Amino acid sequence: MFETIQAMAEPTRLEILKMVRHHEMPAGEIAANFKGITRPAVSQHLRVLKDAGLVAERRQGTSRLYRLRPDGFAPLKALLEDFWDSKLERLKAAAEKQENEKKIKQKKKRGKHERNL
Amino acid sequence: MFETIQAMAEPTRLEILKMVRHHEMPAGEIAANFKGITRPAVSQHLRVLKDAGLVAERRQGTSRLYRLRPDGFAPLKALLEDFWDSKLERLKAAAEKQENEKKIKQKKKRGKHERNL
DNA sequence: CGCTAATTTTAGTTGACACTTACGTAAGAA
DNA sequence: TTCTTACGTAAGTGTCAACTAAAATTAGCG
Repeated sequence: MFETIQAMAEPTRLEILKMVRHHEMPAGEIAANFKGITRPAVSQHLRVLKDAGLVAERRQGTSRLYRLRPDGFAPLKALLEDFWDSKLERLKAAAEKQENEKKIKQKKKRGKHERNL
Repeated sequence: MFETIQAMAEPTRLEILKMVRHHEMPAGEIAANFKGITRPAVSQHLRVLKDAGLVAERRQGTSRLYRLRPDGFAPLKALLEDFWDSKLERLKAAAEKQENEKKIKQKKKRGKHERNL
């Protein structure tokens, strides 16, 4: 899964991923969309993405078509959702804590007004 | 959002994120969990994570406590879900294509002339 | 105040990786 | 077959970021 993050952690490669998100594209056309970067460089990036399982390659004549492979993102997606859950955990814990404090306050000062922040 | 991916794209930093997922931890304790890596190195990693908005820092006496900041992952989470959607898109497109081919076959059997695309 | 503990910051070194140029390969047209 | 198109691969280079050691910061204690 580290390979996934590593592969995404490069501007050019992330751009490539966005390019092939909807339709498959020949390597040459992908490279043509970058200015100030050569075709071999793009080819090397494509290799990294392919090795990481984030894109699939299909040959057609002399050209190679690349497309996104969404399944490759599943492990990272799972990790992120795991991190995200800790937000809910904390919210829940905070709510319970407040609930307890409320009860304590009620016991301490019965009959008085109270407000929460 | 690059900053997010960049920050995660390092083994030590990802470990730190997992460590502070549930409870906040002082920098020293975090560093102690790594062997073969010095305290300053961990401190620098913490800075990267903090700058990326992935952890929060709280001072208590001479020590600093770090905790996960789940909100920092939201943009990356959104991007991944966007990529993930293209899987469903393709499944849907494939299903519709198959549906069309079915109909074409039926029409061919009955009459003739049919146009595609 | 000076002393200690916890941690960051600075300075400088080194290894990884993104890049380019040049070459190699595979498929189709002439 | 040779030529051309569309690529990938090899080798060499420069930059950047992760690391260590040493100095600076910040808070608490006597």
